[in-house]
Amino acid sequence: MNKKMKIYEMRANILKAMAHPSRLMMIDAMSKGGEVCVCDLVDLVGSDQSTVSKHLGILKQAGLVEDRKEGQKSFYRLTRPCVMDFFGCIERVMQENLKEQQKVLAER
Amino acid sequence: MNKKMKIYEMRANILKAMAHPSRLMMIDAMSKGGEVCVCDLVDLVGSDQSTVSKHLGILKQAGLVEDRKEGQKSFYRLTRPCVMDFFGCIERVMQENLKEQQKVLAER
DNA sequence: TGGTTACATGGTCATTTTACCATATAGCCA
DNA sequence: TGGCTATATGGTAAAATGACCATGTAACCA
Repeated sequence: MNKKMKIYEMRANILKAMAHPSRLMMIDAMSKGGEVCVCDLVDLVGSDQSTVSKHLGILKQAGLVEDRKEGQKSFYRLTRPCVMDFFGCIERVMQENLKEQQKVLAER
Repeated sequence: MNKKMKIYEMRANILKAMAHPSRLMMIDAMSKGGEVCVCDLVDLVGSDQSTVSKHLGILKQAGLVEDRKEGQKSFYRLTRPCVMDFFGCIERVMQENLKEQQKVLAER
């Protein structure tokens, strides 16, 4: 495929890595806590420990997070906190969606 | 689930809608052309017309695009051009990823 | 009216994603 | 050393995604 397509694939990979509720929750936690251990993320999202670990692997593979081991624990943090900036825009899309649904309900 | 989880699910839906190379290509085209007809998008991405139409349905369902019919054509446009702002950050993640790979290659 | 163009939708199959269980690995401590 | 804690990884089954073909629908035109 052409050069452009490669870029879109790379972008898609990163977006796909973010596009899961549990992973977004973890990203949010990291953006607030700076650095979070796996154990705390397991408590936070409430899934199996292996599931959380795999989610983190996906985020790491995409380059969205880095990890650091200390004793028996692993700590994860965002590599680019700017990813959080996007959610302002996303929230506006969500608002607009709700407004649309309201309109549909109203015009019956 | 709790209230927070709902928000993450909504965010994930929007991100998932964006997380596909063809859809990112179409979003890019709309951000530049303002309004694009399905026929042009079919030429652009090179997939089957039905495939492109379904991709557009996904974007619309997420609230990322709106459509307008004129004659036999449908024109799509971004509802929130701010979605483009994210790619600066994404590109920085991509740059960082490449740098990492370089390092891995170099340190052999 | 009949044919053509533009788009949407239903169906199907292959691929990917996700979750959990079981298990491996590695540090810590008694 | 043996057992416990924290994390990662392999396996598997269910669900979601994506691509194409076939077909439906609506506008336009000869």
